[in-house]
Amino acid sequence: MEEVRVRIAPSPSGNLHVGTARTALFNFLFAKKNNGKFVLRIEDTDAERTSQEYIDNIFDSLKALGLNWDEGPDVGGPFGPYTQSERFDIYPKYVQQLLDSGFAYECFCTPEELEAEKEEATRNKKPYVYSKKCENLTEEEKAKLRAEGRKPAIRFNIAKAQKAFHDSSILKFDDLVKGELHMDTDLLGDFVIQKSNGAPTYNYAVVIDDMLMKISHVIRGEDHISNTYKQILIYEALGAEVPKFGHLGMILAPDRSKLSKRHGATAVSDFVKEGYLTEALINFVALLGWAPSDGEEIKPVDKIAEDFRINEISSSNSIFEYDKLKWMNSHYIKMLSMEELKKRLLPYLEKYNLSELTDEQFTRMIEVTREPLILLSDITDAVTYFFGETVDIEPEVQTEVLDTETSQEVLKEYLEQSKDWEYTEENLHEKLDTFRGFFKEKGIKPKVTMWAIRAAVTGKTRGADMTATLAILGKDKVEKRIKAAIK
RNA sequence: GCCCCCAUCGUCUAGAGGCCUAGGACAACACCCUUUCACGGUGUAGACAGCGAUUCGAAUUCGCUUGGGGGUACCA
Repeated sequence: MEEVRVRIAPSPSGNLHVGTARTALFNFLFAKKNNGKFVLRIEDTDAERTSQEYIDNIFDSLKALGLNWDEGPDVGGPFGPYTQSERFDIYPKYVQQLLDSGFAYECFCTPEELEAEKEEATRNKKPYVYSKKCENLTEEEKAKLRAEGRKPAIRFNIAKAQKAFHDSSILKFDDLVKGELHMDTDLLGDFVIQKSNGAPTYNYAVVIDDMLMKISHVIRGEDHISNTYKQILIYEALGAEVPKFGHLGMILAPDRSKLSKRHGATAVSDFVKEGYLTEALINFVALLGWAPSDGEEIKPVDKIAEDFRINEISSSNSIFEYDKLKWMNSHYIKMLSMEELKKRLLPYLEKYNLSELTDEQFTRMIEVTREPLILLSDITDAVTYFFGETVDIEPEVQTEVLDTETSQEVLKEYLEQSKDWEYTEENLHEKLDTFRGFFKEKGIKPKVTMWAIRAAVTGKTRGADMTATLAILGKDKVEKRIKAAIK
């Protein structure tokens, strides 16, 4: 069997989108599963929308997700260059071949003429298909047009190719994920393969690149289905081997529209900034359209690769639910080692003066606050009361907890009894236990007792384990805060 | 408008004619655990879009309808 070669070909007109990441993942998985090669190609034909920043973002995001490519702009490979803008000199050759074999022709129509054709079509409620009026221009006519200063675009002759290689106008192909797909090519219209300025168009350039890079399987979003027919015809006209195609359903926002910024993060780097783990993101995105055979949903990419079968991918669109991603993220955070977690949390702790804590205290603080983290960024709010001499008391905490008589009583008693307490967790655990017992006898629930202390010390009604919190803060800060809370 | 694709709980999905009174995960709700929140545990609720056809038998096959998505560029 021939070598499996797949590719991801993002166009750097924005940061790497999660949709592209998923397509990249499925390509990557397919390559892994079949011992093939995964190629990265940058499609920067549209120079105006391209920027180096986006290219870097694509590289970094793909790497962060663990989707390493075997061939690409940075690592090279036998079929380079892997950046489209550096390949411009190879496209005209095949245009010429197409021209010579009659599968393409020069088109001198102006944008205005084309516009008029389209208007005419819509006026008559007819589907627009290019009129082909330049198909049979004589050499004299062409020379005359050229003399007028017109520069021709090159169009691909759909009908000619279709007739040459197929029985009817219906073109069929067997899609790796959707099964047999078909289209009446009479409805396609002769499309431009080379613009009048000499630049190749997308549909043409992809074919040339994929052909030259020996891509065996093209796995991409279903928004490319209609392009596929055009591309197949180009391969055939060129006498090249047609690769296998597989089209994935799209990822939609919860409102079923296209996933866009207004729904939240869309670029991989946005998710990372918000505190998502790339491990969680890639795992989650794999589950959009694919299900593990053993039902184990939490699974690293290499394990997914073992289980992956392209024909088992769902052919329908799927909605990007942030809820499940969050659940998965919290799961991955729980699996992180302390060392790794601390490292990853650091960027979200920049606003604090970490020198207030010893290494030991810092570690303990993370240990007792990591449990409820859904996003890495949640740590910022979770540890706020560990820093500074005083704390901000939430208004509700003030009125509902601290202002009560019971709380005041508890706090005064705490100051009194805790005078000679040693602030180690072990000791505090014991002392607090008897302290709760002291109030329990007076008819005050342990819960209420603890709430008063928590409210005074942290300003909140919820938070990390109280014993640990007090120990980390130390006697000095605790007493200061309790005194401040007493009226 | 025309063409193409898709259709199982709110969401992601399992399901290839009898194993389906449709299974799992997230979310929701309830209870348990607990010095709080959370974690965890145990439960509850929740779907085959509709209509026809094929068949002894259909979520699974076929047709139509409806709904959703995509395409229709000298954008990629």
